[in-house]
Amino acid sequence: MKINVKQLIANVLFFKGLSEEEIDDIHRIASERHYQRNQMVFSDGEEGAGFFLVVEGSVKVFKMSPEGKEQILHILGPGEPVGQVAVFAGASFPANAQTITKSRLLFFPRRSFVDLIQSRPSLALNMLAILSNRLREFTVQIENISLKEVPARLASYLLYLSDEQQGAEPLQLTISKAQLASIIGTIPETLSRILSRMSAKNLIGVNGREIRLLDRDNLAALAEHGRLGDL
Amino acid sequence: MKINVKQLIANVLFFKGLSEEEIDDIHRIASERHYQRNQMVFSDGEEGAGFFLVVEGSVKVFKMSPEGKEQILHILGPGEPVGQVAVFAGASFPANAQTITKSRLLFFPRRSFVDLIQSRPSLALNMLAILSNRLREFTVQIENISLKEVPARLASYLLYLSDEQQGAEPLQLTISKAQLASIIGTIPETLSRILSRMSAKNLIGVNGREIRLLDRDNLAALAEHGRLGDL
DNA sequence: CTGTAAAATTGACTTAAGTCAATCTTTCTG
DNA sequence: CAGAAAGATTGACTTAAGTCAATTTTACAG
Repeated sequence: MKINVKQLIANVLFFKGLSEEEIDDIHRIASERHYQRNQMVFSDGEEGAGFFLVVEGSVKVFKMSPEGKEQILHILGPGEPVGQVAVFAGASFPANAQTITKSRLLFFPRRSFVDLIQSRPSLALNMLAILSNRLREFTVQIENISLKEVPARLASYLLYLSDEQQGAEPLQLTISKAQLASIIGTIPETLSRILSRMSAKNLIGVNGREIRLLDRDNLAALAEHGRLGDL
Repeated sequence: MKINVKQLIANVLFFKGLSEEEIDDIHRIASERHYQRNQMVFSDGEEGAGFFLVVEGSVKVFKMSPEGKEQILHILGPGEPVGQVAVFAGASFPANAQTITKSRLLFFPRRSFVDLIQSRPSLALNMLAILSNRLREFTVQIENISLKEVPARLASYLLYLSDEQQGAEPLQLTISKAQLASIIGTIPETLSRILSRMSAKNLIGVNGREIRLLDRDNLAALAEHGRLGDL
């Protein structure tokens, strides 16, 4: 169990290239926390005393409208940090975080973590790279939500998922369709309709949480320019 | 002129708290570049050999759809860095950058800047704070675009602008309405109509680029929950 | 100034996607 | 394995906001 955690730390891109001893240091300042499925990790605006690293399970980070509609910003799995923004700026969490499955997280207190970073420039650069990547992702997400319609966003996300699963066929959804809808910035009804339309045009084949990408070329075209009606 | 630049460097939050000598080091690795109005600074996907700091003028960072609609991600003024993401991750710029006015920028080459950061942990923490703030801003932007309608986004942005101008009355738009539309994720026609409706309800008074916020309470309510029709 | 281009506004129309409600299906729990 | 709850789908309808096109207004170069 403990060894498990240390192994994970060693393999996380964020801590990449550290010595055994340094990993021990890091392990020492962290504490482990266990969460049930659908449990809040933190809330938008709450003061953050530190940040989290996912060890096991997955966590969704999301914003919520007063009417209750949610927009998922990202879903994080093992090895990925959550809530760092509050450590480096502003102190409050910029969004909500909730587990999707039973999860184990490591908690790093702000103060000791900042000390650690100051003593190791490579850690700082790693963290800069992680934050930069997140910025890049947000950039794409804003582009998608604001400049593309739902079918294009869906096509784009399906191709992304397929990529992530090394093009495995069929593609396995690891999240519910309601959550998929929230990620691409729509609602389950609309997602459902568009999945049907894409099936009707033989772009994809849907069977529960299994999706086969039957026509990647046209999916890619749709993701970039197109409207579903044009195909 | 040169002195001007050094003064600016010294005052930028990013370099805050450095010695005279360190400022000289920084100044040494940077080169000054001059841009006309509406000139591209860099393009989405282009390889980035370094990043920029705005000295004078202003620069918009934006994404563009194949159909030509643009979504402004942010507008940067004196003292703010542009294009750092490409330095710390991925090497390519995640969006387009173009001057809005005649501008002077400082260019920092990637390599020497990374060296600098590694030798000064406080610089790294400053940069982490800046990136974290940008992430926070994007978080809000995604929330606005995805979870709120145009009137709410506009109200929210007007209040933000007013804040930025210390509540000066009337509020001065420093950008065209077409650009304002792009910032809040809509088109000029829609913006125009909504400005009219907000005037009709005495929430604001519009006169060219001057806008008076006549009813901040209801504007704030609109920005949070509401629909314009409900008022 | 004045005339031309850019910016902003207005109207008529279309449409993507949201709401509400009913039903069907899958997935657990007891 | 039954039955309830959660998840997903489908239909009818509404609506916010986009498109296209025509003016009007503003800004500025000659």
